Amino acid sequence: MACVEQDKLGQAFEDAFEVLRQHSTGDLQYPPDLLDYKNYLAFINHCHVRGNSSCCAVLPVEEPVYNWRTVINSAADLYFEGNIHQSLQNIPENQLVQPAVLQQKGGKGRKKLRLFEYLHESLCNPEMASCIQWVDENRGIFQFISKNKEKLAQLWGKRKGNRKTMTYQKMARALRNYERTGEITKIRRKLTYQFSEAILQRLSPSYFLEKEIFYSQYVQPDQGHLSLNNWNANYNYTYANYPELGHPDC
DNA sequence: AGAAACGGGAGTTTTT
DNA sequence: CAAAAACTCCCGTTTC
Repeated sequence: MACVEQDKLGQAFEDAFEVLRQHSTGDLQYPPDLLDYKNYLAFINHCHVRGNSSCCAVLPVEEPVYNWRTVINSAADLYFEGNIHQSLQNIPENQLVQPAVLQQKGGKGRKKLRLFEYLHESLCNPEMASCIQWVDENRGIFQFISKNKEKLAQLWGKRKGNRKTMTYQKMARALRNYERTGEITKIRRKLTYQFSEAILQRLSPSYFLEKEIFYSQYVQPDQGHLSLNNWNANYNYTYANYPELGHPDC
């Protein structure tokens, strides 16, 4: 079992690294900055265990957009989604809520980043405060900063790997399309929009914990895929593969 | 006047 | 492989 868990996390990490490598402009060495990795893993662990919904405020050191925090985050996503998938196989069809993120065909990589996900990520990144800020975080209301909205748009376009430069105009067009689905709505105020309740919930840091509680009632006790022990397993896996981190057991 | 907002519509890429 | 989804790009028009 432990090997399977390790394989999955390892695969998730590989996939996340690939994404980073594709978008990184500078030299990217593998393995990553181990200190960063260690810090962030501890952070995720902390967040997960506590269900801390204000983790945006306690992010560690600030870094560029394409960094190891992103990789670890993605890896954690992939790993967790994989587990949920597996667990769901034993659940009757009609009791399922389709997971928001699914494996791609071939089982590699993840579903492409959506605009609202990117926006939310930026809102959680203190470095982006010059481009986008919360107006009312609890209600999911945010606004772009006029002076730097183009910069945010450019970063979005880059992240997506678009050929031409993304502009606020074009990004706002996509935002207006969200009106139809209700994922994001426009607020009267200048450059101000609001995430829907559903999206907000889906993007919250405690989402995975909530999902775990929700799904764990369907999981047999001896399966334990979603138990908090997995996060300890993650942690152990890290040290097993990066012994230089100095895990006490290695 | 100028910035921001709007929405039609064709084109592209990714997912189903 | 076809269809749908989720943008992307362009543009004329309207509102603030």
